[in-house]
Amino acid sequence: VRSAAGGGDGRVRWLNPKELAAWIELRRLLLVLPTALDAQMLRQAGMSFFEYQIMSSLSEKADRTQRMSELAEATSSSLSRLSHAVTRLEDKGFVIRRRCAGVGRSSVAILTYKGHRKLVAVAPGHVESVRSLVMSGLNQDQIDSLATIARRIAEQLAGDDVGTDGA
Amino acid sequence: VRSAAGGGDGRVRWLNPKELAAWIELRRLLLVLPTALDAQMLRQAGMSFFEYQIMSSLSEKADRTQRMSELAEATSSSLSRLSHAVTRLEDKGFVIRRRCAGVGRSSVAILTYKGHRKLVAVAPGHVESVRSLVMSGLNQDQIDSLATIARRIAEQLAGDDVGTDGA
DNA sequence: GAAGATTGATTCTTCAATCTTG
DNA sequence: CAAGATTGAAGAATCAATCTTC
Repeated sequence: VRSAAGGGDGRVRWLNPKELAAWIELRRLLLVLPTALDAQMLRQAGMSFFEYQIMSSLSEKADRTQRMSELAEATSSSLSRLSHAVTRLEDKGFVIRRRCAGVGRSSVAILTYKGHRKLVAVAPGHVESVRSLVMSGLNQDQIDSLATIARRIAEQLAGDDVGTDGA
Repeated sequence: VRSAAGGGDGRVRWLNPKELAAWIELRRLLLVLPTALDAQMLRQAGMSFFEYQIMSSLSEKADRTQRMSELAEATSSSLSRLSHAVTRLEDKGFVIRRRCAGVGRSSVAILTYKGHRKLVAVAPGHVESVRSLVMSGLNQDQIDSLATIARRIAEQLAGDDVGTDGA
């Protein structure tokens, strides 16, 4: 729907051709890329892309330990989604959970040795996937632009965030 | 994991700093943007972003009718996902389904009047969302770049597609 | 028997409710 | 009672199996 045939309000600012083109391409990317990434990870590693990100984030900490709330932030997920996912990772033996006595009401997730070995085994294939699925079609300038543009949009989102509708 | 501590294979080509930056930002965007888009649509229209796309695609056809397989292509989804979604839209009265007698083994989805009215009512708010969530932080050059880059990646994906692992 | 499509089972996500601790 | 986190139920996506038509 590009023209409001039934409404008659002329106040809508529709997207101009360039914006529309960008939106169409971005929309397709948002549908297709996560699917492809997930499929690759599932085939190569038997885990979801999201689970990989959790383990990857943990592995970058010196003690392979991170608070749940920080981990949620790092993986851009809700605490609830994260908690369910960590439960699954515990079942697989890749992560353990501990209540954090000091601070009181928080928990931490810890990457196990088994989890770390798994990650080390999987990482090279993952990097190859990113390279072939994302980077291989882009030149250096486009890679830089991608970083800038994605960051700008994400910042915008963080700014807008809640209550956009007033409801 | 950036260095293969346990593996010892020096053959992995890790991402260089620019590539890594782009990948980190893109990854975040893939997690956050669909969530935000879905949330907006749910709040403003009581439907998912995916359902909106289905109805939007139908509305662009002269007779508001499209074959299921074409619709799957247009929305970048599997036929299975689409079929489930169309069932939900039928329950809401926004779409009906008919077996396509002529061609034989295909079906079509048709946007109802009710569905069209719904779309007309929702579209302006959706455009505003796209504008505020995506476009508002970008200048004209960046919008053009976004279209190009997203298209390149999507093309790459379509090319790679299956059997990347050989398994 | 192959393409187009649907269905059911399983898995994951989301939402709301709950629990725990300072 | 508020922040951090978990849980269970409901909704949606995926996968494999099935159905239909040529």
